[in-house]
Formats: sequence, structure tokens, C-alpha cells
Amino acid sequence: MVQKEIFRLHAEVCKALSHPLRIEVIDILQEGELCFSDILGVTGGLKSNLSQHLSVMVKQGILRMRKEGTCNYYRLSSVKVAKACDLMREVLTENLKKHRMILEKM
Amino acid sequence: MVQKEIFRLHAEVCKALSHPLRIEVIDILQEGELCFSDILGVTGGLKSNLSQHLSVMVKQGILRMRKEGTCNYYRLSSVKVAKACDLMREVLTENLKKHRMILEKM
DNA sequence: TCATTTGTTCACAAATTTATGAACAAATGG
DNA sequence: CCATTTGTTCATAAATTTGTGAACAAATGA
Repeated sequence: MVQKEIFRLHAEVCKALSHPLRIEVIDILQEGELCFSDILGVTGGLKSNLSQHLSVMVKQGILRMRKEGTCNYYRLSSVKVAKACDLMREVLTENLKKHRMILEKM
Repeated sequence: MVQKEIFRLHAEVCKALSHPLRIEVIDILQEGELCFSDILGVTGGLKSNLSQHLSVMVKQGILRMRKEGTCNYYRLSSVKVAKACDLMREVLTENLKKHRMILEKM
């Protein structure tokens, strides 16, 4: 069944945004292209770690990278990535609200 | 920084749709509510496996569950889930197209 | 009441993901 | 050239996720 293969690929793309650091990167890049060290400046942490996460995102087509001189610039591959991310954020906030309401009733 | 905690929660919600079987479930439930055994009938595999994946999705607020007699009905918690999933699918197909074009040029 | 159906929970091994620091490569500036 | 800056790659240990089958629980029907 070729359908199962599609689901596997689809899940791999989704997995590329299923990590706190990667979510943070998407958040940061909503405002536009940034180079590696600027992203690192915001996220903090080890550069090797960030580099590996960025390369996963590029490999899955979430981000695009452009080299210029000694800088590597990263940007969202599409506004769809940001939109999907926003929708999932809304699902999160709705859940948090619901949990809060349940707690208040106790 | 409380921001990091939000990213962690956000990533956990995204992770709930980052598995081939879970993507398939979202696909199936787009058309509406279904009970466990109906979902299993479509996806195949072990019931214990499906059950665990469904409970992850419920826990992360992707799905809602409703018991009725001996049946457990599952549905998407919000149309936003389906929309986010569709957007990610579009990102995937755009990438596949791009890769195909690169291959054709070789 | 007893067997059956429907699904969940549990324990565990295997696979995958993650963070870390060291080594490496490429461009730039002095 | 040589040192520095910018970032990637690699090896590895730790943590997490995954699939599997057995055990379990709750509702239904005979």
C-alpha cells in the first residue's frame, strides 16, 4: 500500500517541528531570514545542537538555507509552516484553557 | 524563562501528530467520528498499538474520546488539527515536487 | 452466571532521538 | 600565510519512543 508510505513521509515532515528548539526556531524565523549565529543568540545552547536541528528541518523541507560568505542564512520554506505551527499552538492554548476550567471547578 | 516551557508544550502537541499511524488516524477521522474497532479495521495492526497511539493523541488534545456502551468513539478535537495536518501535507508535496524537478534535470 | 466482545494497561526489548564536546572545514582579516 | 570566525560533522552515552503479546477490565448476550 503506497498510502502507508505517504503517511510515513507526512509524519517525518511533522516530526521536523516536534521539538522545543525547532518550534522556537520557527517562531524566530516568522519575522524573516536570520543567520545561524543570530538564531543561536536567541535560542542559546550549544552550536552543534542547533546546527543539527536546523539540518533536520532543512532536510524535511521546513527550512531553506542560503550561504553568503561565512554566514549561513535560514528561513521558513513556506508561510504554510508558520500557519500550521500557529494552528497547533491554538490547539494547545484551547487545551490549556479547558484544563484550567476543570481545575477551577474543583 | 517561561517562553521555553511554552515551546516544550507546543512541541509535545506537534509530536502527537508525528507518527505514520497517528497521521493515518487523523486522515480517517477527518470524515467524522469512528469507534476504535472501525479505526483498527482501516489501519490494521495490533489493537494494543493503536490504543496506545490514540491515548497519546487524546492526552495531547488532538483527539477526544467518548464511551458508548462497549464502544469507544474517537474524533478530532478541532478542525484546526485537520487544517494543520493538511498544511504540512502541502509542505511535503511541494518538497516532493522540487526533488522530482531536480532529478529530472539530471 | 458465564462466555464473549471491546478495548486498555502493562512490561519489556528494540529502535530512534537527543545532547554533548571534540574534530573538522571554509571563508576572512591581519 | 596564520589566526580567527562561522558553522558542520562525528562519535557516543543517555533518554525517549515504539511494537509486541499477555493480562486485565467493563459491558453485553446467551
